[in-house]
Amino acid sequence: MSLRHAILGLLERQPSTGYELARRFDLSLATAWHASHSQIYPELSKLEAAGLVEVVARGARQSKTYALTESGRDELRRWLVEETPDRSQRNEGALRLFLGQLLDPGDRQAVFERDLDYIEEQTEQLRALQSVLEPGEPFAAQVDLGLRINAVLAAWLAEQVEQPGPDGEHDGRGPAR
Amino acid sequence: MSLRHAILGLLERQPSTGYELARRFDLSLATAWHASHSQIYPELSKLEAAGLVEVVARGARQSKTYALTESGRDELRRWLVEETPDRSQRNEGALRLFLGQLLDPGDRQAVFERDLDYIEEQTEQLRALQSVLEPGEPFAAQVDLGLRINAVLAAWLAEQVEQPGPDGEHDGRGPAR
DNA sequence: GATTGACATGTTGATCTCGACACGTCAATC
DNA sequence: GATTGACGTGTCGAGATCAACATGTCAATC
Repeated sequence: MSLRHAILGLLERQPSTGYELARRFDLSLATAWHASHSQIYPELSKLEAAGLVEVVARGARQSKTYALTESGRDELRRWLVEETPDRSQRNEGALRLFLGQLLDPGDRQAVFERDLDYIEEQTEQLRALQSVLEPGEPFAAQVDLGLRINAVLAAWLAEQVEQPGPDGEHDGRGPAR
Repeated sequence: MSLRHAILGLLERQPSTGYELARRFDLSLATAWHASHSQIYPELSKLEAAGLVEVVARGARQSKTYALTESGRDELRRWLVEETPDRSQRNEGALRLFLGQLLDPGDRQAVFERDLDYIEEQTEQLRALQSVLEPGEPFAAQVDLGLRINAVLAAWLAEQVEQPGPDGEHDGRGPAR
């Protein structure tokens, strides 16, 4: 149940409303986890019932700002340190990088160029983020990691586009058009 | 619905039984997608009903070997080339790399060392796989990409372990023990 | 001849996740 | 004064996913 701990992690950095959490999932945490508000609000209720978070402020528009309780901080640390990570993955982008090799060179080139555009866009956003972070800032290292991985991906994709490589296992029966 | 296309992609490379698909998900496709047999069997039935796969052989123990139909190949290509990729992520490992920064230096070091061990293990498996693949083989490039990303991760983790860095936003209230 | 372990297929109930529906507020612009 | 758009919270139904349950086969070893 990583959603729970993703929320705890976001609240540990900064108390927030459910609405703000939904935005933060797609900003700072976009490359690690995603959740929509229809999942966030019920989970906040459960977390409050479990005593891991509490409402620390009520603002305009019935807004409730949540923050971690002591026991929420304990649980977050326990999960990070003691629980064995679930390494199983479900990543559509990675799946497409794998299966792209099944396409004929023309299709593959088009698909990988689209991916390359996406990576370059992401890289610019990360660079913009990096420029407003001080080097010592808590999450500067994570931004740096994102940039390094994007650089590897961009280089690999560029190679794939330039050297179309083998035609896979085709012999004319494959998904080649 | 990526599970469907992951199965189509695996079958495009090699006709298989449901049981074999379950193993292949955790071998060649482990870093991209995971599915257990309780999800694979019903999906194969749906794919057969939709005419995207067909039973091409029946063996011992009621085994059924599935292969792509012409329309299955069309669908796989259509998905790869025409459908907009879903870039949203849910990756517990990445989440932990982010949230690790909230821990105190001692905990963080322990957690990142555990991750480093895991990456090194994965790297060895990839290297073993690489050594049995010919350079021109269809998926040699993907193995190479995996190795490059692992190298970046390993370097980053080693830096984090050596230079504990900032203590996050702690001031003694965080999940630090 | 019995046991063990890999092979093989299926179902069921619980939980996770998403898109769509639904309601309401506040500030700024027209 | 009306409209618009961001803010804000919630529910519901459908589909995705997993762990557990359930059943049976075949080959090799003891």
